[in-house]
Amino acid sequence: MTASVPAYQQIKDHVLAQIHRGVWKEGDAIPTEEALALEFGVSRMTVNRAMRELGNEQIVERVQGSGTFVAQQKYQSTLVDIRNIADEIAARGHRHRSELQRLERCKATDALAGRFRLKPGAPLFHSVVVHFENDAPIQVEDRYVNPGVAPDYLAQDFATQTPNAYLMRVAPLQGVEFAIEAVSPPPEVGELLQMAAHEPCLVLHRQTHSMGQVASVAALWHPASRYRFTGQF
Amino acid sequence: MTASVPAYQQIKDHVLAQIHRGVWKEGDAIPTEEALALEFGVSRMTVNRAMRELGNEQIVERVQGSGTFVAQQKYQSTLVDIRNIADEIAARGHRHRSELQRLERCKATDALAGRFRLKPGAPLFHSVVVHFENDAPIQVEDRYVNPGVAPDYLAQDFATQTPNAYLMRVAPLQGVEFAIEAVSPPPEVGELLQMAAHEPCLVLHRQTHSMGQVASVAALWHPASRYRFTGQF
DNA sequence: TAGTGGTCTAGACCACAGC
DNA sequence: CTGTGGTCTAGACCACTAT
Repeated sequence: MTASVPAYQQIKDHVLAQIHRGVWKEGDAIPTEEALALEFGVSRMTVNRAMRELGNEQIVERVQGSGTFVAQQKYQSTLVDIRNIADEIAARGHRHRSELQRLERCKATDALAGRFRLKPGAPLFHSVVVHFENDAPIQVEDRYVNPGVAPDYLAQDFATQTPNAYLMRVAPLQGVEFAIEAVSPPPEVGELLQMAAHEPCLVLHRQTHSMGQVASVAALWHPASRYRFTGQF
Repeated sequence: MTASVPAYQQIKDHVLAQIHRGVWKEGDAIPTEEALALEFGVSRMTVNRAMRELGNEQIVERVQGSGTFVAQQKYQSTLVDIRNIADEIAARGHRHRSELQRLERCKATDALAGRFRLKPGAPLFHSVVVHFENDAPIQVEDRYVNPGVAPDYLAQDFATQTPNAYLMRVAPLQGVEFAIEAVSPPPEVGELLQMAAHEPCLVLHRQTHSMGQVASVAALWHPASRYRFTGQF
């Protein structure tokens, strides 16, 4: 008895594992429903449910009369829930790594003070982290944090935990405002993202509120050729 | 013609129609699988698939041992607000005007057929509208519509009503999927938007669902220098 | 205990792809 | 033509809820 995990879920897990492990690659044909039914000792209907759900989840592509194939992996993100980019990359079965570029104390410029509703010159924390997906830079996270909301921000180890994950943990999220635009990156961002000349960035500006204050103001820079935002309602 | 529409889909449509019509309201119990199987003259497994999918789509909530209930309606006042550009421009105190570039019947390409879950070559409606904010072009709306959902689409006057406003009126919205990316526009789009050479476009791809079908597939092109998406939660 | 959904079977027929 | 997925049946047993 494999206990309490439905057979169709075990089959889904098995297929996902094979894909993530690289045994089955994009475009590869997956064993037929008949074959999987034999292998797992279940009926074809059970395999059908597993594969149909994987098809709906865009993990595989099914073609009647032909077969089932591993779908194209997409670079995409969700705006709806403020997902951690590490989780997002992990969900695609890829490897996430981040590099801390800067972590420092600074003083609010006039523009930043306005965003945080603090006085110009008020102390802020500032971090710059580059996130990699399979060793390709996919996001530059330029973030300012309100010390009143996260006083221990500078003491965190952002190699093992993303700034976002830390903030979500210590500051209950009450509201988010965002703006998305396409612009040319400043030279230093273009370098960090290893972008071609003239390639635009897809930028998400995000401001989070917690405990009645502005908790953080972030700019998330992505190379337009390798990233897009997605979501659903 | 009941042929060619799967039984489970007919059952989903029936349930969606009852909810949209207000016969079954939020929190109401829906007939049991057994009852629906009898009513539609199908096996319980077929009803089970229909209701399970509606559960996954958050249309209904299923409780083992208890029953199936109409789910709470979702708040969707976020990125869906991007939907009506006329309202958006009016809210900024500016003047909105639109020009109809194309309005025609066409056949689904393989790619479009996949998005609509129709067969290649199936008839579709196609419209291209340019939206102006104070006489500056701000959006090219390239839209394909499922004739099964909006059969009178070609007869509308899109000078007085945006395609989106019409669709929201005739087809109850059940779901939206979107993706935002930054790309170079095709030459004809760049011209319509009077864009400078090499300027990227901010593109919103949006797919709306209604009555269990894909109602429309749209690409909304905006000049990156004059547009951005904003929202809040 | 009776009723509900959750899962599963061992067949079946069909539509479609590719040879 | 064969092999594939798409759908469907008429049962079955189980887990859970409500009474």
